[in-house]
Amino acid sequence: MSIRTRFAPSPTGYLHIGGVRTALFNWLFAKGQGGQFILRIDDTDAQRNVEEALAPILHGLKWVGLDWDEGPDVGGPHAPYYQSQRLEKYQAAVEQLLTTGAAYRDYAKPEELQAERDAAQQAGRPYVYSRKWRAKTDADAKRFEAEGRQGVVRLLMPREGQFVLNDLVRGEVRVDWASEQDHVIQRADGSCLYHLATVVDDNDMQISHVIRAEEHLSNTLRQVFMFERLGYELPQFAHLPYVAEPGSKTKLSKRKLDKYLKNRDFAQMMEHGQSIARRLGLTVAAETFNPVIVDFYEQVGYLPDALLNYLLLLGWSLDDKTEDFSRDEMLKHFSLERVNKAPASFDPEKLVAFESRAMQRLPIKHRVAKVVPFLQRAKLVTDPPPRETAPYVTRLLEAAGDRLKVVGDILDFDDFFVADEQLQFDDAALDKRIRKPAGATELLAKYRSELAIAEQFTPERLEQMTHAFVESQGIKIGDIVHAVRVAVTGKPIGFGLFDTLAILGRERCLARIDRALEIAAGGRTLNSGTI
RNA sequence: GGCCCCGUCGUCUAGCGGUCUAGGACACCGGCCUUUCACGCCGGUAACACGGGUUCGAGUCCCGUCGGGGUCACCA
Repeated sequence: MSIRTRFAPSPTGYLHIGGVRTALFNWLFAKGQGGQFILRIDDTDAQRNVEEALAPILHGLKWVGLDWDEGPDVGGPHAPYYQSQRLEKYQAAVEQLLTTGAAYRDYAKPEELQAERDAAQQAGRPYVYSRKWRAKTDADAKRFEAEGRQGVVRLLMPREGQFVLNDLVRGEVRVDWASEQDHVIQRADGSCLYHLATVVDDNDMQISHVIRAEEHLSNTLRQVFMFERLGYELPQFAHLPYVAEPGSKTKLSKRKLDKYLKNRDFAQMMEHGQSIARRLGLTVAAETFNPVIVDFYEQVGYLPDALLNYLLLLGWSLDDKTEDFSRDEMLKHFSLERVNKAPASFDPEKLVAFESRAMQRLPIKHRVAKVVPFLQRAKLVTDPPPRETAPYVTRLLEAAGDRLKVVGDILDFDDFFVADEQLQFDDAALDKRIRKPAGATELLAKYRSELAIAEQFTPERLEQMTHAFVESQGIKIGDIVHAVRVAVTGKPIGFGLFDTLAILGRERCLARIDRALEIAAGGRTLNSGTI
């Protein structure tokens, strides 16, 4: 029998980072064994704008590269893959359950049910439905209907004995059947509920392994009941632990952003992302721009492979040392046996570490290809880019080295793209390195004239030239280097100065030094930021 | 609260009775390197929740306690 897994999101409008991990584990398990990965849309609760709410989910899965063999867009032998379009199948199952006595029509009113629940709670005993409004015969049903009652269909759950589940990650789990209520599977208006639909579809689509989050563990009971009473073959189950909040074991939730922002690392990640997003002209509303949602990582320029690599290790490990996995390696090594049982909390710092390593491994050509669109969106480069952009960016990235952790970090080097007269100077740096130190402006001016006549504008020659200059002036290298950096980039930090000068080229360096000197002499200006 | 699940450094984890005075990674703290920042290199702090068993021997098995989480819908 072939391995078939599925990821079955409901159209909520966003793809949760924990959902990505669930999808990843399903994908890995199936594809690693030559099986199929199916995407099914669990939209039984049919809101009107399914397409709109689904788009970000499909987009997110595509972005991380978790492709599905069957599902929306690609179709497949078990189409349709939307539960909202499979209603007849559910109806047939409901009827079967009804005729075999595994389910019954129930005419209780919500308030009557609530009263039973309250009474049970008052008495301090577990709530068990009295089945008082259960229609055992058609005559019962007629009578209830005559009273103006609405009938739903409930499962007639066993009330004795034990259910034993052999979960692929949790092992043996035992629960009393009696602990499960007679769950509603069809509403009075004929619409069907999730659990029924899931069972019917998992069977229909021949899902061999149901791999999902732990929150579904307790649901398994009623689902297995339906599998059995419908005469379906039971799939294997594997319940994954949660992706938890940073520094806690609670399930990560999109809605608790404010709380997470109190975590230093999380706040840092958010701030970093926002600063990139703003420069790209993106809106940063919590509803859409949120590290719990996968879109965040795409927008900020994280590498999908590194994200997946990080997520893979959140609850799974191969051994005591291997951390970096390519797609092929993941597929080769992944197994459910090595999935952990305890929830794993999301650690932004560690994610960034994976990103950083992955970025360094990425061939320079690919890095350039990823960076250029960001520059275009930030309006630092035209679209299409001029021919010199690629080689220019290549030199820049080589010089920047591992300072580029995510693609969006390229915007920290905006000074390499703005026109000389637009360059913004960090006022504090200008003060510290040029305006205040005695003789600094004179030194800078002298250095400028050396640059003007430098024979070759390469990093090596510039370095030689600078050392000679330092010697002839009787100064230390720090006395000139910082001033020059501030003058040509506007910033107090950056990568190697000689690379910086060479990349910028002589003309721009001279123009920028002139301008810095002018501004330093003329006091603070509008361009210099703080006034 | 009932039921279920879980419990090794701050975090992710290795560990499937002796090789564990508990290993790796990220973070953190020192030092080196250095034109800033980052990297790199060297070193360091830091964990078996607790209590009982079982055993010659327990992080590893059993029980209990405590702690954390999940779930108890005509949501998915």
